[in-house]
Amino acid sequence: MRIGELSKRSGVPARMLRYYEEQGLVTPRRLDNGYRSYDEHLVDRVGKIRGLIDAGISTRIIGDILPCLDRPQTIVVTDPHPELREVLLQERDRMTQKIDILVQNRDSITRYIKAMDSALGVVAEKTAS
Amino acid sequence: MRIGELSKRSGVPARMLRYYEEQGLVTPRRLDNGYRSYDEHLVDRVGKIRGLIDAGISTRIIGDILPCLDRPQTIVVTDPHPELREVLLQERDRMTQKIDILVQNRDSITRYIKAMDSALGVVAEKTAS
DNA sequence: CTGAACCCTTCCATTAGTGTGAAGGTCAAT
DNA sequence: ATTGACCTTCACACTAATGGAAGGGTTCAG
Repeated sequence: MRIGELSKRSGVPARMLRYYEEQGLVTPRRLDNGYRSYDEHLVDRVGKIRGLIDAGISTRIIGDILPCLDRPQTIVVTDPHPELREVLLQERDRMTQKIDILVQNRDSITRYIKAMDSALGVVAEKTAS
Repeated sequence: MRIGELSKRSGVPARMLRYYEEQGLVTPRRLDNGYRSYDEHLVDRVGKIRGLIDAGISTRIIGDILPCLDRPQTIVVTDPHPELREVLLQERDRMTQKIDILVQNRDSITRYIKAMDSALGVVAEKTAS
């Protein structure tokens, strides 16, 4: 498919798709006229990229971990240099840390909302009486 | 305490502490000489801010949710306008979404690492034989 | 008193991720 | 053959987060 369709289907502006290409995250083939041609599985890929960027992962990091994200992963394991493993462990830990912080703060927000609600509940009871 | 000590204790550059102030996330008192004076509980606060920024939450959003994050929250609930509740719900959902994406991708990384390890394990067995 | 180590404010620079627009090529349909 | 929708590259600009320097006070220790 061409860039417009991918843009529509993934919800990502064409501008950004070109940017991701520039950053080495997607490398579409080119048609004879120079148009980019994406194949099907890149829809998912782009979705993943967007999610990760929204979650505060930089394109550089995403580039590092992308090989792990394409199913099935069992094919790509033929890379026995130990650098990669370290990078992945480190990035996994960073993600875990972000997750913990987000969970913790989200729960604080949830508690706060509940507190608001019960406070308003009291008010409602009083005004109803 | 003054900015240098807070910087050391929180691990956040003084430059950034001034920036957070500019964004309305912390408002230290001022000494007679104009120096910023932070009190104890801001150490935690700054830590939280850093965590959230690292997790991809913008200072604008952080400003919105900060009131929920200071323990104990029960004091601050005296704000019965319904706008805030919507904002909080929305932000909580965004955080949940980020969490889901991070968890999912972290698990992919973990699986990939395991696959690498078992592949290398096979190699090790072969070379050992 | 002087120097070191703080602190202040005010700029300017950089990077990443975006938005937007110009100037032009391709292509299908009228 | 022209129109309109799509594509190309290039470029300029914006925001958020951050780094850093310049120029100038304050405090304290020697």
